[in-house]
This record gives sequence, structure tokens and C-alpha cells, in this order.
Amino acid sequence: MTLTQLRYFVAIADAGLNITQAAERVHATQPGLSKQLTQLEDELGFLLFVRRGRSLEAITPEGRQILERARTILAEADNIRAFAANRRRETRGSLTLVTTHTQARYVLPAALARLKQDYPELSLHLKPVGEGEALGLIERGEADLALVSSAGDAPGGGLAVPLFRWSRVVLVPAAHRLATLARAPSLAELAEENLVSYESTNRPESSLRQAFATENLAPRVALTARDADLIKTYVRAGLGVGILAEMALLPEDRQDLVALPAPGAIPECTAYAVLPRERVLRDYSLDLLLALAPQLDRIDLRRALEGVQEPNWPTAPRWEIPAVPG
Amino acid sequence: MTLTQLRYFVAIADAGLNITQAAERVHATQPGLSKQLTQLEDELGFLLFVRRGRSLEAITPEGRQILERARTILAEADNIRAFAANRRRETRGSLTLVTTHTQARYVLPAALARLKQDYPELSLHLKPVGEGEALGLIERGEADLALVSSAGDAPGGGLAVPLFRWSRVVLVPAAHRLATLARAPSLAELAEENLVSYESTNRPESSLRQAFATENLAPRVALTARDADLIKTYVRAGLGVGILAEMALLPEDRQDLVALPAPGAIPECTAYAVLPRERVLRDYSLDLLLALAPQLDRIDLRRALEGVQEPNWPTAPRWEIPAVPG
DNA sequence: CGCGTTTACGTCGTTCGTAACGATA
DNA sequence: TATCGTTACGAACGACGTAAACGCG
Repeated sequence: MTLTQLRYFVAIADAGLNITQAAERVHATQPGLSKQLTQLEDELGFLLFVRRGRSLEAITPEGRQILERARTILAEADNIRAFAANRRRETRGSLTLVTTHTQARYVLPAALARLKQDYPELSLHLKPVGEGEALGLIERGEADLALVSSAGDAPGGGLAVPLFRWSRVVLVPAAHRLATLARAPSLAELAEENLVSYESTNRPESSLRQAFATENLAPRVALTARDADLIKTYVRAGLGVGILAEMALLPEDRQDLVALPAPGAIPECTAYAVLPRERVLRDYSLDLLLALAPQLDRIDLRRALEGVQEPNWPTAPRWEIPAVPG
Repeated sequence: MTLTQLRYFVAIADAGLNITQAAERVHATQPGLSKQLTQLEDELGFLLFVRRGRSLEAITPEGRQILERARTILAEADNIRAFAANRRRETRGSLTLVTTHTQARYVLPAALARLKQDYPELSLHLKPVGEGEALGLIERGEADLALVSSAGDAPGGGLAVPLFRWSRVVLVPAAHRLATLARAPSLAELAEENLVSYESTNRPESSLRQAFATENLAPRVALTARDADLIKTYVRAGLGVGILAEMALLPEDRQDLVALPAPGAIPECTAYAVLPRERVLRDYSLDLLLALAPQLDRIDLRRALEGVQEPNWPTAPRWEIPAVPG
């Protein structure tokens, strides 16, 4: 049993039992994986996969047991490597972020640009996902960091670090009748309009939907999208009134669009970074957090990650437009 | 980084930073370990041990971090191997027991003899320890199974499985004035005597000592030993009245010694097996438990070990002299 | 016939043990 | 001088990649 064998085994399982595809992912040849898999099976004394003919059909029950343990072994090995890489100030590395489109498009660029200055060889991977999926990816260890927002409790699935608070804005074309309102519209007024907002509005637990519900109003959601740019586009096209995160509002948008504050009944959201527990993060991951939320302290972050000290996070400030680096 | 490198690293740390000794333990040559250690250090980018001249002086702080993670990796690898060995009904293996002398000398032989019949190639290791040390060895993963007794709560440090209940007996030479008592002596009567008992009696939390204390009596302990045979020998020599576990009483002892029940105020003890958590035990470990405590169920044991089901152990029966196998 | 796995084979790298050397108390 | 770690070297093993064969849809 070697670490390579376990790595290949897990890769095959993760590639949907396709050895060829798994071989590509681990940068090795297909016969190599095939051989190592057979050797591992020989050593253990039972099959890890059910074969039909020559192709892998399923994981055996025993294989599933081994798979779990192999994952923890490989995760610990990665932890050792990450620890060592931090220790020797290694600047190369990979950072996988899962986040919503708005964060990726409007919040992260400034922070990531700054990060790239300190770590020019860093390879960044953005995984855009819906609100619900991000935490699962963290728990399964497929991502280093999730950026999610919540109007209520801190998200679970990892160590949730509050970064900043943000509000929604109401966005209408300059010619729209609400454009001259010069104040936050009421929920009742919004209920009269066709709304264009995020996909997450469709979920019953959405804080937007709940705000309407408490006043016995039902919002008329004309269009939803994950993508704040799409929302703005459709607002421009006159499909309805946009409700989106304030971060998504660019200065140039104000040329033809008018932004109003959202009704007070729609609660503020907090953006959280969710870090995988029991895992050594590379220094640049923490640097990214510090870039996003200057109120955080690196030492506190490390301590909280190691579980030695129950985190007591500083209150997250309101979002503000980041200073252009350089 | 390979499993071998991690294994060598841990071996060196466990051998007190003596590479030669570590090499013997892992059945390899000293230069081999030396080389692998250097390679691991090269790959990680920092030293795992502090050198003074050519000899290892201490573990570096980084080394300590890696050591912990290496241990979990190796433990999981062992778990995989144990799982596989069980799966293919492997009869070879090793079983390390930590227990008191009385258990090892009077309780275990029958059970181990039965076990050896089913697993002739099993290599058994008995580690005799004082009451307090056993649990630490389990927690550190240096033993597969601990056998300890307690008059009160179940011991911690692992999964405690109640095996059987036992009482102490009072042992006097046939010529002793208590020999004709034909009933349990009172604590007051015992307080008049010189006592010969287990070393654990010296500990203030000893149930024997506490029984005396509740009647405001102080026992006169003339001699303590871990070894029940020693206690019997000194009782024969007239040093005093023996108080020991009923299991330690052999039929032939009654030829020249008289055993009386212990005072009712001295509580019954329960013998527990303490199993390491988060660890796959070989089947023969469970078989040993079943041999010691027939009321147990193998399936329940496995479930409890996997943590899927909160154990609800059957009440432990009283100790009885085991039937001679064969 | 394409896709994917296994088998065969040659090469290269690595590990391991023996032996010699160096340092230390 | 005995003990312990490092360096040197040669042999053997193992891993890996290329190429070809095999099954299956």
C-alpha cells in the first residue's frame, strides 16, 4: 500500500470509475493506474471495484470503506504538504474558491488582484455555484474557501468567518416611474412591480421572499438569474425592477439606471468566508481573507482554524468599494 | 513523501531519536532510515530533528506538527490493513494487551488458550501495567485492548465494555485466628490486622481504602504488590492478611490457606475491556472479548466501535472459573 | 469500429543493504 | 574505543510509459 495507490484509487472513484479520465487528472497514464489499482486490490485481498467485463461497474462495499479512509490519509498528506509549503514561503500553489457570481464578479477582483501581486505564481480556480452547493464542496474538501452570504445565522459546514455586511439595492431604468422616488420604495410599492432578481429568490427561505411574506405580500418575480449582469441587462430592457446586491452596482451603471435603497424590511446580509475545518490552508488563503476583510487578524484566523481558541470575530463592517490597487 | 518515510520518521521519534534502534524496530537498516529521513526533510524544506553534531538532539516544532499528522496517516493505513485482514480471514496477526497482573495470570490464560486454537499464528503481547497506565497506552494507540477493573464508573480513554463483576476475598493462613471465622470479617476486624494487598491500594481513590475511610478506619497495609502470587506468598509467610481478587484464588490454594468473603462494605468491581476508538480491530480482538464475556454480541461490539450505535451493554455476570478448553 | 481496460515489455529511477568513513563521548 | 550517523556503491526491485491486444457496445 502506497500513497500513490491510494491517490489513484480515489481518483478513479472520483472520475466516475473511468480509469482513463482519472489518469488524466493525476497526470499519469491509464495503464499505470490500472496496474496500481490491481496491485492494491491484490494486497488487500479483495476487489475495490465491481467489474463487468473489463470496465468498472461500481465500488464494492469494502471499497467504500477503504475509500473513506484513503481520503483522510490523502487529506492529511495534503495538510503536511501545505504546512511545509507555508513554512518555506512557497509562492506557488492553487486556490479553489466557490462563490456566487456577484462575489466573483464584483467583490473578489480587487482582492484577487492584490493577492496575485504577492503570489504571482498562484493558480486560482473560481467555481461559481448556487447558494446551496458551496458548503457541500467545502465539506467534501473540493474547495479551499467558500464565499457565501446569509441574512441570518452564520453558515455551517466549516469555520464561518464574517467578512462584511451588505444591503440590496433597487434598480430601475432612468425613465421608470420609481426613478424619481428619491427614497426607498416600500414593499407594497415593489409588490406592484415585476421584479428581476437572483435565482436564490426562488427559494422559500430567501430573506427577500420572507420580507414580503411578513407583510402578506407576494412578489411578482418576472425573471431570476445567478448573474448580476444579466439582472442589470434585463432591467435596462424594461423587464422589471431589479433587486440586487449593492456590490454589483458599478459607477457607470448610474448613467442610465437609478439605484434606490431597498425597503428597510429587507434585511442586511453578511458575507461569510467558510473555511474547511481540520485542514491546513495555505497562507495565501488567509491573505485573501485579510484583503477582503481588513478587520480580521491573521493570528486569530490560524488559532480558530486549529480549534485551539473559540473564535470571537470582530463585527463585520459594511461593504465599501475597494481601493484600486497599485 | 511516502508512507515508508512517514513510518521511519515516527519510528525514529518513538525510539527516542535513536536511528539505529528505530531501524531495528521497523526491520530495516540504519542507513536506510537515515537516507529516507533526509529525503523527507528535503522535500518538506525544513528539518524534522535538531542535530547536534551528527546525532539527533530534539524534534523541531515543525517536526512535532508533522509527527501528529504522520501518526494519523499511519493509523489509518493500519486500519485499512486490519480491515482487509479481517475481510480475508487472515489468521496471522498481533494482539497487544495491557492489563494488570491478576488478569494476565488468572483470567486471561483460559481465554487466550481458546483464542490460540482459532488463531494458531497469532502473536500475543502482554504488557503488564499498573492500573493508571493502561488507558494512556490505549489512547496513544500502543495497545489493542486494555483490561481494567473499576468499582465505580466505567473507565474512559476508549470504548469501555463491561465483562464481568468480581469481588475481593480475604486470605489467611490456616493457622490464623481469622481462619475459623467462617464468615466475612468486618472492616473493624480487618483494621486490626496487617494487610497485604495490591499496589493500587496505595492510591487514595482505591475503593478498598475508601471503604475503610467511610467507617473512619485506617487500614494497616503492611505490604503491597502488583502480583497476586506475591501477595499469596507473603500471606503464607505470615506477614499479614491478604486481600485480593477472587480470580487469583486457585483450588490448590485452599490446602494451606483459608479464603473468607470480603466485608460487604468493600464494593464489587467490574472488569472492563477498553477498546481504542477510531480504530479497526482485528476479529480476534473481538473473539477474545467474547471468550471473556459470553454475554456480549459480536455485532453489537462492531456497531459500538464504529460509533453508529450507542452501546447498551448487557449487565456483566459475576466471574466464574472458566471451563478448561478442549 | 471506437472506447476503455488489460497485458507485455523495456527503461529508468529508487530503494535497500553492505561496507567504509566520520564524528563524538 | 565504542557508539551512532553519514556517505558510497552495487544490486534488485518497482514504477512508469509506449505499444499492442482484448472485449464490449
